[in-house]
Amino acid sequence: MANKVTLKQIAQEVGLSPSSVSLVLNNRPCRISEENRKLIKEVAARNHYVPNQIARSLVMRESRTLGLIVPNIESRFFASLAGSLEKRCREDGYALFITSSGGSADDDLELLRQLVTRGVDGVFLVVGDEFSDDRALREEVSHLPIPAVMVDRAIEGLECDKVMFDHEMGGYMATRYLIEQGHRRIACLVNARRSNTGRKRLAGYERALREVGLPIDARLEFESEYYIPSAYEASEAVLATDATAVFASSDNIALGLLKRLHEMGKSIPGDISVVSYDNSAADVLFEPALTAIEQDPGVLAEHAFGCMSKRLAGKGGRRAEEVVLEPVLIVKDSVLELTKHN
Amino acid sequence: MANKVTLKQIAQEVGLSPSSVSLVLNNRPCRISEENRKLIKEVAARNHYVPNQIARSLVMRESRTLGLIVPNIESRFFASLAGSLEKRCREDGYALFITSSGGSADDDLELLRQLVTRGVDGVFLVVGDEFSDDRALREEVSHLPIPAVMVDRAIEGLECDKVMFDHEMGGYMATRYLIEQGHRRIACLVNARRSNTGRKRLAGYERALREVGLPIDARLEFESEYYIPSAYEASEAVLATDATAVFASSDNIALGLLKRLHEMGKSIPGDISVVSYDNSAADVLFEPALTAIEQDPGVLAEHAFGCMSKRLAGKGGRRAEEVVLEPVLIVKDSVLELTKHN
DNA sequence: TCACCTTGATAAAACGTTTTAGCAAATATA
DNA sequence: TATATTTGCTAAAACGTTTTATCAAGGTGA
Repeated sequence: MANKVTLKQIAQEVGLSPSSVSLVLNNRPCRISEENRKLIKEVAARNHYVPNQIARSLVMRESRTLGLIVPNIESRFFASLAGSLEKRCREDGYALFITSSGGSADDDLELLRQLVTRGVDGVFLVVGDEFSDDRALREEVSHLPIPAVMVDRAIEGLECDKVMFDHEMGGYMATRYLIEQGHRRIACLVNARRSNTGRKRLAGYERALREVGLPIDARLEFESEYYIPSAYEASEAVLATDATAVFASSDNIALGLLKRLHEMGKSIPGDISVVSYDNSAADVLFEPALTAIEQDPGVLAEHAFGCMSKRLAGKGGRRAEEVVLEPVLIVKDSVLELTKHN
Repeated sequence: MANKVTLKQIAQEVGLSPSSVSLVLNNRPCRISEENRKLIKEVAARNHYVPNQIARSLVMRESRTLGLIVPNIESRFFASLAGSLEKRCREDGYALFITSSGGSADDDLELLRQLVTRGVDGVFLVVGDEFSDDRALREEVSHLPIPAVMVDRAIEGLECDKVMFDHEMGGYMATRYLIEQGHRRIACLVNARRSNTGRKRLAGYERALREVGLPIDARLEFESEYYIPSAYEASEAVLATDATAVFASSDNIALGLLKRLHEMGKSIPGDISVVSYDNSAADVLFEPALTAIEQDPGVLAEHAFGCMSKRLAGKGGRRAEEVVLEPVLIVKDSVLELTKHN
């Protein structure tokens, strides 16, 4: 392990002061002779000098580092979001600290503190979905010494930039599409108990039904966590209904459902139609390919970075910005068109 | 946005010196009266004082932060590795800087420099798989001022701690299993051109064939990148052979293959058997469930952290440690047992 | 009273940078 | 020649901590 070489050492070797070396290496406008400039650069290169960002951050009061907290990096959607966001950050010379919390507000808080204390210039937060006690987190976010952008979901009632897809609209679009295909008995399988996004998707589902005068039947609304096994468990009850279609509020939920369907020897869309959400597993082979509401994580990342960028530049008004993106319906093969029936 | 509160400010408010405050807040053995201790803690709490890690790192010369470079955080396997590793690091009070390079040696190098410069105490590297020009990277790694642990794969010939699964053994196990199930014409679809791991898996495949006296037939060895579309492209040629089974050297490759098979109306394992690799998509519904060589990312993470931990503690010998883990064959439904045939 | 300890606390240096004000020498201007 | 300007460079403060050596005051024992 080589030793780290410092400005001072370079200065020593060149026979000039640290100030001069710093000035030259940072291309600051200053009056150092051409020959000394060259010398400094050469010596720095020869010694593999790399400035110590820690020291630099301390004095510059910025680290050109941003932080991201996601509930679970192992989820495809968040991984993809993290990937896109990191790429985008790097384009602007920012490094991105990706962290994964496990989803509890306590962990979120802990991570947030870690990030702040490590001097990130701003944080992207994908938090506030689970209904754990988030008072401390809320408190912390509202007193943050750095800009924060909430992505994909939000802690309700917090004045903070937000970038997210319209989950209610997504639920509406999915259900509306099923209705248009002739379905009348439409079940849904959503994470409404523990997830704000799930609640909103459910609300969209109900709006679509109401809009065309279909009854909202509690017996058709089923609850599932965002994991495949949870949906798998919940699916049996779904299949016991007379529904001809199901709105599954996430890909994982759809996958759990599919698994169960498959085991029961039911076919999609022959026996039952399915609209899924996220479409983050789009390139994976599903049998059949899933019609789904798509939310492109890249778009989310782009807008989130945009907000952050403005804040960092000191632009961006006093009031929080709120970006709402429209999801897209991707039609594939999991929905059967019903010819007038029921 | 609240202002950051410093040690000095706390000291001011308490009416003591910064040294005293620091000493107390860090529970250093020192002689400060009980009442002042209490006072300091109270004031610090009231003001939400959080020590500035940047400043702290500068003087302590450690940041309790580690770095991770993966080729692609959007891949399930790496996401899972990153998740496990982060959890493990946090248990020991380390934060983990997760970065995703895109896979080129240049990007790896850039990220590595960023991490070092930002003062991480050590780095986990998942690099060296693609055959881009890695001389600069190699150079950098060998002169690193901090410990590095190469995970899952390695830059060949570099004296550095390594933790990885035995890829050759994996290839061998997969092929051996197919042979035991009665297959004789076994194709493989591997990323040997651009990936060391792919090469090793291929070597294992060949060893298994040799061992039982089966011919190594170049016409049965196919090349694919680690992406679904690449495998999808390559699959047509595979299916044009007389192979009764295919060893796919990653889940993504298997998925591309499946997609093609499906489109061609071929069934698995009826028409052709498949053994996949990673099993990282284990919980997803595949039709049928894939028999695969599994490498648990959690195990990888655990050992990698172990190595790092030793280095950080100054233990760990002069020589690099090399941990080789055995993958496991998970039998599911994608292989047909052939009764004496051919 | 003197010497010595103990207690409570602090001053100051250090970490590796950036940045600003200013100095000395060389050169230009009058 | 005297003055002003330019050129080349640096000293020193600052960032927010940690840590060590030291200090003053009060107490103890002889």
